[in-house]
Amino acid sequence: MGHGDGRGQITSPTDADDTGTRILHVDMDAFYAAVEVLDDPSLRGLPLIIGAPDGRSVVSSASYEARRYGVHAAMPVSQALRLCPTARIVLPHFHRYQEVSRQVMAIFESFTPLVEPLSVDEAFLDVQGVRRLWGSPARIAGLIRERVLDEVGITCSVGVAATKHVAKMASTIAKPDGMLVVAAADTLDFLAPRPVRAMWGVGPKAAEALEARGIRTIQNIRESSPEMLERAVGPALSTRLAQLARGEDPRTVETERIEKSIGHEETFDHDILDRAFLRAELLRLADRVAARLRRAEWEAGTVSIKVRFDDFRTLNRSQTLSEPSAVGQRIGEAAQALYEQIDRRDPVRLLGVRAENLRPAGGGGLGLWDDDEDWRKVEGAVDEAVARFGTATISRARHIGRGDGRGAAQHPKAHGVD
DNA sequence: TCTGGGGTCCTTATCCAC
DNA sequence: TCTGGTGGATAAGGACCC
Repeated sequence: MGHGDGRGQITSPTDADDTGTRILHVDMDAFYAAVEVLDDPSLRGLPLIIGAPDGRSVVSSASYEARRYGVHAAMPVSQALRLCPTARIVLPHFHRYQEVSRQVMAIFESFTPLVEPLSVDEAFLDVQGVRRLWGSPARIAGLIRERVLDEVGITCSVGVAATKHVAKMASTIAKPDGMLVVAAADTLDFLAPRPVRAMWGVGPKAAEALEARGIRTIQNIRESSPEMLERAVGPALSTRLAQLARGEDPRTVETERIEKSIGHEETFDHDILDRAFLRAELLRLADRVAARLRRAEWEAGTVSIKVRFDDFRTLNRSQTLSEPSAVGQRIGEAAQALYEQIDRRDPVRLLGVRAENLRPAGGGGLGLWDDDEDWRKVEGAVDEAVARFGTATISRARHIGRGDGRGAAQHPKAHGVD
């Protein structure tokens, strides 16, 4: 509907003109709230806020009933409650959302193998190659909406278009429980009157910079000189926006995505000055990051920390490791060393640790530690000991016994574990 | 009125090698 | 030996997305 409150509804007929389209963007409606209603039908029809009731949390999702009061995602819960005092606060159940997400994605994949999940609740589908099997893109969109409702019990909205960008914009307009088909020939007319803020990639800052120059609609972007656009939003974004405004979007549906970083961060209930506590927190966050790295069989080439102070000033510091690592202690030490470099006089509101520059585990370029089960067991024991006692000691000498004559070596990951 | 947590990508600055 | 340009790597900050 485009109003965000669920009152309007757009549903193109499944025999709408979909000439030249191939991309579907499917987006679950108020997904977290919908899953909560699914699991507790007594919540249906109530204004729901998915989030924690404590002082500093924000709304993860809100039911359409709550959105009518102006509540939206990312709004502080305290503010949401002022807008809608009768709202029910429901703690999020992320594992459950993942589970339902898998169900929904499986339905998508039963139509086409070309599915690109964007997040837990939305995906792009390329249906070009399966039209003979299922019919036109608009018909497939209708079938998907039916099956998601029948088999999962929640509603979704679908945009059907020639490109990702237009499909995404169309699904947003169709929300909730709608679908909008934009035939290829209608693309420019569809885009022209829409505000720049509706474009994917234009947030508050870029919108402000464009509007300050009188560029308010996508049509205005099309009419602007490249120089003017570049002055407003920089070379990369201006090039992209000019292209999208012309209806051009060469991005294809990508089924594989490689993680570029893994991180954890935490906002404290109250601001913290205690350095010993903060150092311990860094270690704890590093352990969680390291555990996820190992599970994914990655190693971090770079460790970065994020520190947000009580006044919301935020610093990032990063450091490339001498050897890539997925050991909590090593990442934790790097994080602590970075923390030591910054001015620590102000109270800290948030602390984060992130692993970047990821590479496959197993000794990087050396290739010495591939599928080394024994070493993984050692690492596991070390991590467990660190978790339990705060430290661990292990013997470092070991033999690389792969019959390649490279002899004994120390595992670089062992360094610093004591 | 007070701003989460998980990410990606872009811009700018700096250093270093050639 | 000095100087300048260029390009890659690294680091920091910020906008944006869900």
